[in-house]
Amino acid sequence: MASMNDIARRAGVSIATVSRVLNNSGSVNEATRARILKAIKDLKYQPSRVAKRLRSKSVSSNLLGVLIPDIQNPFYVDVLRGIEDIAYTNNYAIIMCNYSQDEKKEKLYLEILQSEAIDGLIAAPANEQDVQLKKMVREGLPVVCVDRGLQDEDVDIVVVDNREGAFKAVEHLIKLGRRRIAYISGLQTIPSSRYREKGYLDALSSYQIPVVPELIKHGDSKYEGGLVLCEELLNLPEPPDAVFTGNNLITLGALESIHKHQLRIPDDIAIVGFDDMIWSSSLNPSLTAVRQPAYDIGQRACELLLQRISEPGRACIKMILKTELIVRRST
Amino acid sequence: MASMNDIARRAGVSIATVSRVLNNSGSVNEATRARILKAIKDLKYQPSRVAKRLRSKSVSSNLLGVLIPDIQNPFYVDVLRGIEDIAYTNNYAIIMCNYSQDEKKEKLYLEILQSEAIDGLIAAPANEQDVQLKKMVREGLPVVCVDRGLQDEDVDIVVVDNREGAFKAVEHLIKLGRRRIAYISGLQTIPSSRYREKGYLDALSSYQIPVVPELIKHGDSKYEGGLVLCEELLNLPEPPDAVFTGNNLITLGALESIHKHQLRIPDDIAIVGFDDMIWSSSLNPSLTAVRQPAYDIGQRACELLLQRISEPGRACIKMILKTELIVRRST
DNA sequence: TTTTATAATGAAAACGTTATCATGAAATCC
DNA sequence: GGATTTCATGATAACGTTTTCATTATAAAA
Repeated sequence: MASMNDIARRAGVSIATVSRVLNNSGSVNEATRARILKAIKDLKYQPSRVAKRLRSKSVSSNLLGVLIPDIQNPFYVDVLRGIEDIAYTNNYAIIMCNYSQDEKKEKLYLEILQSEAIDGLIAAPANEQDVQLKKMVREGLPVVCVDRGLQDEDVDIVVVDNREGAFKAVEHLIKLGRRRIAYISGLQTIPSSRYREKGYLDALSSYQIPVVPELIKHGDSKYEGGLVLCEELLNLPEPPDAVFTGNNLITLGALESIHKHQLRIPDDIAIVGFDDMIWSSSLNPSLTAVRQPAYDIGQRACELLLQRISEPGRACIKMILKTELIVRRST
Repeated sequence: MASMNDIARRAGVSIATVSRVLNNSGSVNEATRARILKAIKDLKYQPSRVAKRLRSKSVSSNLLGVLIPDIQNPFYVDVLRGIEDIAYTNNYAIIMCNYSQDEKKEKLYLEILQSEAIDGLIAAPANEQDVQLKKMVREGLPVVCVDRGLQDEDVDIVVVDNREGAFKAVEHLIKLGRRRIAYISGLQTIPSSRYREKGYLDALSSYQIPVVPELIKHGDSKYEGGLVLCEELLNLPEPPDAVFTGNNLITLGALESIHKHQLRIPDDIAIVGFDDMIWSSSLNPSLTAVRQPAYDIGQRACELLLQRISEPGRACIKMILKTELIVRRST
């Protein structure tokens, strides 16, 4: 690969001048510029992003980091797509790290991202008091949190109103006459899981429905978790007549379990899930779900990040997007 | 962030010695080593991957590129997970580029990857004669292709037997008595689409079933494509009694369309899709599908890549994995 | 004409590594 | 006891950029 040096030599100038035309900074004679431009074309010169990155923190190397908990979850895929679309149109590349809900892996990836000298980071940390991430924020790395925040740390954040979304879902079930409503939660370390639980509890109490502890299950935010926890619920002496699931993978696991038990949805048991998916209407039966604007979350987050990169001093923004209850045949 | 220089200063040695203990190369006095190690710990030193990368192509900078056509497709997500797991255990980070089936975007990403000085690349190129990718291969970048190859270029490749997979799917439909079997294809520029079509045609001819051109639809490998093309099929004066869909997004689109028409599956129309998904059994009805070992594909590909990086000269390997027909209720 | 801007360019430092060479001291060999 | 090897270390070039400073030549101002 041709370097600036090659260009300089071929055009008979110094690399300084080449740099000047490359970044059109400073003034350079038209003839020289033309000569350099030609050399660049001839040698198919491509600047080394690595060298750029090394050279100066000040100049943007156009690389963003994205740290997500679970690439298998379509929600994060959509967030990622949103991020990526904005990044792409602004000429940023992204280095994507999926820590699979493994905090050790998360730590390693944060180290790597730091050592790759990224310009900024969009992260959904494993938990709210992630010391390493906090440190990076404090050291001045532009960071935007998505889906979950960072306790006691002033940082841009894009989330949805999880409590309200859950409330609407459960309220919907109640209004349909359901009384034994179960909740299958994701990881309790994740704030959104707790907010969703809060929404669930608030809805029950709003309608004076007693909370039955054995109807609340805490799992791991994954398909298998949804499967086994729903299994437990269905094996209860007095099984629930409705279940509210904490995220889309849990929902799919729960569906699997209900089908295994040959129960009719919604006759025997109703189900409403957090997170809508493109194929939710093709599920058996089509799924009532709380839709998060995942793609938007990604876009907003990336916009905020680019803003912060160009204006590091600006005040932090906490963006709370709305959820939407989409009623289909499962309730 | 502390640099080697800071360490050297604090330990009262030169950076050369620091480098030596860091890479334990050369010999260094035990006492000095201890002093340096302490300094490293004290200053929380982290090597700059960027500087490493810049310094020498020879030493591995532990960064891989992954170029995929469509992150929305769960198949590629699984491939990605396979890649990532192997990369992670071998201490590689990955820079993930999703070109969304947009060749312009693909080109840009290839440039970026090159200029990021990655150690190797796993790619599913938009088409088999991708000149840019070919050039990169020829220039010595270790590359492994997944899901699709590169024409006239000797390169490692991991694919499944698409023709056979499609054949089995269609044969299954035929054996169930279906005769008007439609095929909704993905992008024809993608080899796998063509191989799947070949399998479809081979199966028909094996059982002396005439090919009906209007039952073969070519689309864009996306959800919307599946939706509108299936729509067209169902609006035919003589609609099909079965449909074989070319990938998972197409399948979901087709399902949506069939449901819209209020047709019963499989009574009115049977459907079998290429690509199984974790929630395929939760679809309405549970879906008969050709399963690709996506996660394995990713793992194998990454293993091949790491091999090639450490041994650039070794002969190219073409790995063809088996598909599996999973029969459920949609047929 | 002398001074002063301005335009056009180059030299060189810096970023954080790795790797080569050089140097001195201690240890081993014959 | 001189020659040679081994150990321990440092200086420095190189990777490919950006940026600061210096230098010349020319144009404008006095």
